[in-house]
Amino acid sequence: MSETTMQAGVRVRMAPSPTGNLHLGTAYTTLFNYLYARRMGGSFILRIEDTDQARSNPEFEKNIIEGLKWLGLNWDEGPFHQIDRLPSYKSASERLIKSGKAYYCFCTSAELEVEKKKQQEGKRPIVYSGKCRSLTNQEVAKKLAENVKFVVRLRVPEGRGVVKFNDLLHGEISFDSNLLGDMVIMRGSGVPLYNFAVVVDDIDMNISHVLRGDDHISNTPKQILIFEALDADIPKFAHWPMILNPDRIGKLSKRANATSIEDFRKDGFLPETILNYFSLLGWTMPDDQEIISLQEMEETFDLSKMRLSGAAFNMEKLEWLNGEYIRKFTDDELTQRLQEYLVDHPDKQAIAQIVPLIKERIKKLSDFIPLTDFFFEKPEYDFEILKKLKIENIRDVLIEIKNKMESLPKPWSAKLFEQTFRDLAEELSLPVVSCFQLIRIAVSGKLVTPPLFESIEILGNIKTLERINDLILRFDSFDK
RNA sequence: GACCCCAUCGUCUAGUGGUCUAGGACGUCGGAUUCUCAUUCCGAAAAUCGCGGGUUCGACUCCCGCUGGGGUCACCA
Repeated sequence: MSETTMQAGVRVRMAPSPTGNLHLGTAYTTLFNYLYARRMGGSFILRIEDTDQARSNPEFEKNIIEGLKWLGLNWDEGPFHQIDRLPSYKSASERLIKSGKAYYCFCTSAELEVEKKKQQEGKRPIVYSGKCRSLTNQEVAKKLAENVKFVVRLRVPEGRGVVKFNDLLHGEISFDSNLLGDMVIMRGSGVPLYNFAVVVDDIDMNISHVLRGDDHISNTPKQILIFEALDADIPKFAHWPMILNPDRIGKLSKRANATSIEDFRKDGFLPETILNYFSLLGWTMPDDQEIISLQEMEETFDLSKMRLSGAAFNMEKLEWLNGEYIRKFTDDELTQRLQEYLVDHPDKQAIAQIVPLIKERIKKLSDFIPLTDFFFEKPEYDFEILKKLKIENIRDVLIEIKNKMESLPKPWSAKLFEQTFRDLAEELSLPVVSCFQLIRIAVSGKLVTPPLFESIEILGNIKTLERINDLILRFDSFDK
């Protein structure tokens, strides 16, 4: 191990476990590892921590990888899989056993349970007693020969005292190694435990900086002890706060909230929004700039400026930000995004001409549907809505409107339309708004739509007249 | 319970000893523009800087204690 030559610059890694879809928190951590690598001209490595065979699932891995790609967080090396690296963990653990830095433990889970309970009742820290520490070689050999179930534990050196490390964000953090206990590093099956696999990987992959959420602060001293046992250089550490639930109670969790990147994608959020929002939670641009592209982040990211207090996830701000991005798009860009997003849309070509009308009216791509469905299907009429108009003789007005429409030169233009019906409203001594709202309802079934006359221009004369007629007919049957 | 981390408007934050009667953003509430809704623009309310002690001529800024919140204590990762 002493041949750990000079490190080839900054090497960081992201190590998700495929036990669930790509989580917001995982993506958050990925962004900052990615940015640090880019900023420092280093490498960003993706490693899949799949040693928990019971919970790992290739579907989740696929989801994680696709999610990261969707966000545009590309890695330089990997994905590596821990399950492919079993021989490395095995040889590392054997080396530790041989040198006495780790030992076989034959305690049963029942025994450990009793031990733990006693400690809890005595209000003492829960630490392994070290019962199997002093087993002689013969005793060990005998038990192994008898096939007694075992695990391998790290021997925390006597008198190791305080484990200190200098966190890049928090400064010095220290833990009493006596409170750590001899942790299990390998199962009898030869599959390593998390802290051990991480350290062996980080050594083999020459990781220079371990950058992660502060839920890992308490893992850090354990990992340092393993680095030390393996005589390896210890990487630098930095821990930032996790994203909190909107009510600030607890780390962001499922239950009430969407937490997977896929949820947000399906809900119509843009990848640039999510990345931008992450950056807002993580650190602040010098001049309070809030709209930040990934490119700009890569140019300005400063790890040392990351914040130490946890921030609550705020959906309203995320939606506002998404709206900002949507409005910044050119019509062509937004059209393309919508066409990609609306996989099953019945008429993707028509989206292009509708886009200018709705760009300022949607916050999420999914908002497109309820705002524009009337272009593609006949509306349902609700007479309660019509009552709100306070027009006495709706049917007569509708017929006037119909006649006017039929007399208009084709193709219809929004401008002419507007003037025509302003005039008609005056003629009938109706408030202009009421007249427009009646047409709006006839055409869409709703009180809220994109600009009316531009919409009608797109809808076309045939469909528009059809709908006016439909509503008149509905009135006839309603009257009876 | 033990250990560790954190603490400025409802939320996200600026603020690194005097420029703070605390600035910005989201949200909220008014107003203007307007065919509805949005957008855009203008304006308002909103933090005695968690509390209590120090240090200092002077503290949101430094130190200590308390309180509160969070995290971790697995043969999960």
